[in-house]
Amino acid sequence: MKTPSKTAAPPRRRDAEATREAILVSARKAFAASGYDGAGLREIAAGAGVTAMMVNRYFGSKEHLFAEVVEQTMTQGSLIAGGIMDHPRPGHALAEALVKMTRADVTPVDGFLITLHSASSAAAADIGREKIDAHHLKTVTRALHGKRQAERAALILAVISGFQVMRQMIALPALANADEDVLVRLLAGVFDRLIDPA
Amino acid sequence: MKTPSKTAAPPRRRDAEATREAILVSARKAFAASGYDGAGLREIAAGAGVTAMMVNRYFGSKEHLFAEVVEQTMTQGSLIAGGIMDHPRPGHALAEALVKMTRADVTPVDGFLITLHSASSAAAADIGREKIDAHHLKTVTRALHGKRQAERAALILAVISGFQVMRQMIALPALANADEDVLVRLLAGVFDRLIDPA
DNA sequence: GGCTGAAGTATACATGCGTAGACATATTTC
DNA sequence: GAAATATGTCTACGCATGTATACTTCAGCC
Repeated sequence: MKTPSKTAAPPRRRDAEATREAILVSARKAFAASGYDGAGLREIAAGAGVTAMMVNRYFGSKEHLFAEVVEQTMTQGSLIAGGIMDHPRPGHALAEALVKMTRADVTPVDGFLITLHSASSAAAADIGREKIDAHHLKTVTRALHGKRQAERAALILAVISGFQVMRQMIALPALANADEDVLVRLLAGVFDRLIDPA
Repeated sequence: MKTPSKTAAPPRRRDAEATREAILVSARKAFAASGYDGAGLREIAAGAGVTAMMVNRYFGSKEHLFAEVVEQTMTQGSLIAGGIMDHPRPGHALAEALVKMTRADVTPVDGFLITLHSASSAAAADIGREKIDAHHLKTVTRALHGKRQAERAALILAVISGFQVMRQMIALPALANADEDVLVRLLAGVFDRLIDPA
């Protein structure tokens, strides 16, 4: 018999698609936790149970991998991606979802936050800007009425990002430990003001 | 005669205080531009006209240098540091100053943005949280009246940081190229809502 | 049932980082 | 003027990074 013990970690049969997916998952976690520069290829590869070279074999380069991770996390599983702007009270719904997703014990894997966490790198900032512009900004703008839609949508995204940064990245106690209902109420007021500037 | 030409760059007489200040200035620029991890000690030192070792000689380590830079930029020359919250229309004043200081051609040296740009590093995030908590949050909270002052102050900081991130770091076109008056009006509305939640 | 191409590994290289210790030079003080 | 000290430089170490080349091993097909 080969490798009699240690059956706890079956090395996974060779499967290109599964490996590719495993790398993407590991990369998403690593980028969210450490940012573009902070996450190393070896660390990402280890999380997927492969060697660092596999990452470049599948994705060409770290930069391409990052672009694909951001693309994927912005089109699925993101705060904005769902039809949250179609809610009857979009401001309140947005505030509630935002507060929930930024809890301290929640692993932050939002595409938005990954971009913010990586924005110190010029290459990562470029990718993030492009993806935000292509996905989130369009989604939010479409749900607005009246004048200055582009600016209002961008400000909504700015408020979301600022809240995420302060509550999760910086972990400012006043936000991280605050009563969630209070935060939802205050945030909803801000969002309402930008959604319906009456 | 020694080094007859090349008098263009006088090596500056040995002066501990001036050198220390030059390092701080260079470090502030470098951290603002590249974040904590992205800025190298050799780059910072070169900007101050000295060797990398001088940095550690004066500040002990990169981490200590960063802490001192953040401390300095938060207590002087920052958006919040001035008495802007004592303005008769603090929301509008805040919005106007924020929009002006985040212009594309302005070198971002705000203490806030330095922290945001460096927040992917755990050590830098710790330092930033402590400084924000000690300086900015207190300043803003003191200017508020009514209930939930801590949460409202934190949200004001969150909006400021989100705007800075989106307009300067990510350089989202919808914000970077927007008409400034429009931005000021919209932002002032948001700030007013948090300053005076009537 | 052996072979062929895909899937994965091993090793290495060039570079940059923060930091350390030994050394050189200018400034100040007696 | 000379000794003492503060100021600054040089060289180097250990480590980590992203990536390239050469090699090995498994999976599926005839």
